[in-house]
Amino acid sequence: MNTLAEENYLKSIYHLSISADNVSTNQIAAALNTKASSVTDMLKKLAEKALINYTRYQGVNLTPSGEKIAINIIRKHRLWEYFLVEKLNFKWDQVHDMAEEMEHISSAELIDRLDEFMGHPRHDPHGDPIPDSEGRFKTAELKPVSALMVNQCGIISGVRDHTSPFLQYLEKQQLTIGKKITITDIIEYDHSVALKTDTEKEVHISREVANNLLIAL
Amino acid sequence: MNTLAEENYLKSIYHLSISADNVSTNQIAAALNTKASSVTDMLKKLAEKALINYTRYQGVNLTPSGEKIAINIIRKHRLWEYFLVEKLNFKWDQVHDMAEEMEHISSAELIDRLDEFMGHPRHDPHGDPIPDSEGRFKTAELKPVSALMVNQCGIISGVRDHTSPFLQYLEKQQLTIGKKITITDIIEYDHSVALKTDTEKEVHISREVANNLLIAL
DNA sequence: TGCAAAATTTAGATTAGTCTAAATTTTTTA
DNA sequence: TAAAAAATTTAGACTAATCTAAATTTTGCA
Ligand SMILES: [Mn+2]
Ligand SMILES: [Mn+2]
Ligand SMILES: [Mn+2]
Ligand SMILES: [Mn+2]
Repeated sequence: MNTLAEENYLKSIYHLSISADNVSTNQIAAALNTKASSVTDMLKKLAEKALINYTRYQGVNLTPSGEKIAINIIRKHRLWEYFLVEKLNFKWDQVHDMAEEMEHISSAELIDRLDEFMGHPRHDPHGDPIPDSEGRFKTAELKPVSALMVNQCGIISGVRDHTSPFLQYLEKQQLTIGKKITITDIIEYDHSVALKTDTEKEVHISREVANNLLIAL
Repeated sequence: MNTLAEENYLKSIYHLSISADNVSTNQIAAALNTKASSVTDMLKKLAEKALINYTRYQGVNLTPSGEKIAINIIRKHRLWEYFLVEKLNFKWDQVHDMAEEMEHISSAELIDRLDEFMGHPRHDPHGDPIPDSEGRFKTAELKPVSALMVNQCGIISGVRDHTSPFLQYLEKQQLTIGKKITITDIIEYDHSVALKTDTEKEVHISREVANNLLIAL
């Protein structure tokens, strides 16, 4: 099949493709913590295998078969994250690196049985959708808290920043996936936001946090 | 830490050390399906890292730190096999290759929680002991069925051959781990063995099968 | 629109792991 | 106990994935 490195590149290209239809060499290098020259080498290899469309100096995008592989890796990543949190009681900020390794376990049968064992979860611990075995999934329309008005409410359904410090901060504030919140105030001066959870807890978050916390209305 | 290849070599050396205290280059090559020259290269590398004792032309054995790593890989392998059979309902003949990949997942915390999740199983689906997180385990004294006399009985507790065809055959004959059997006859001519299970089922097995099926008395 | 800066690719190395073929050492055996 | 055979190591190559430094192409802005 594909090597671990190839799989990581395809996944990165997939994620970067969300916000632009052509992905640049430097973007990939930054995402994977490698050098642009290494990326160029790999792009040639992936293009050779018809997993990406690549024109020198013009960036890349995934072919249908490349996208299929990428989505499968993401499915495995998110199912393992769910397993680690729901079955092994890890916190949502602890599971990313482990899933980064586990997503490369190759057996399709294994992942389908894992999916079934857990009752076909629809979302991973960070609120991201888990593709089904055919690669199908739908992305909910989420807005950052910073886009809400005073008195609007919604359900915390995702995060834009997946780093540990951010996730730990949210957990401490009890701002976790599934919680209902209502905006109580927006401070003009620094765009910080005051809100309350359904347990009437009052929380005040910075503009940056509000930008990275996603809501379904 | 160690690369996947290094881990596989250490594990192989460990297994081969059971029946001889020095393991030869060719034995390792056969076990890992590589060439002797590749093995020599790796032995130099492992000796350099002080994981094995290696003298040119004289074979190798594990140092204490090499053994510790090997046992940890085996612990992970067997725990994942147990998981696959007990939680994901795989058959005992289907899990080896998957565990071969999963044993390289690095997190110690993960494997300890997996162990706990499953209730600290003592044996894998093939009857092999699962080392605890300190690497401790005890090997039961097992005998092949071929070493029993007529009318002796015992509990099926392990297999010497881990290949699918053998495991499938045993399963079909209902000769699985935990079953109690009694020898009813031993045929002089071909050393085949007749036995009955606790459900009174009569089974006749060849000398070869009797040699590879292990019993605790 | 034309140059400087930024982005990207190429050239040339390096490391890990593997291989084949040849050389060397050990073991067997006549 | 000296060949012959078997086992092992060395020599030299190859692939995958990286890197640094230099060359090339694109882009942006004066
Ligand atoms: Mn990964
Ligand atoms: Mn996630
Ligand atoms: Mn393995
Ligand atoms: Mn086993």
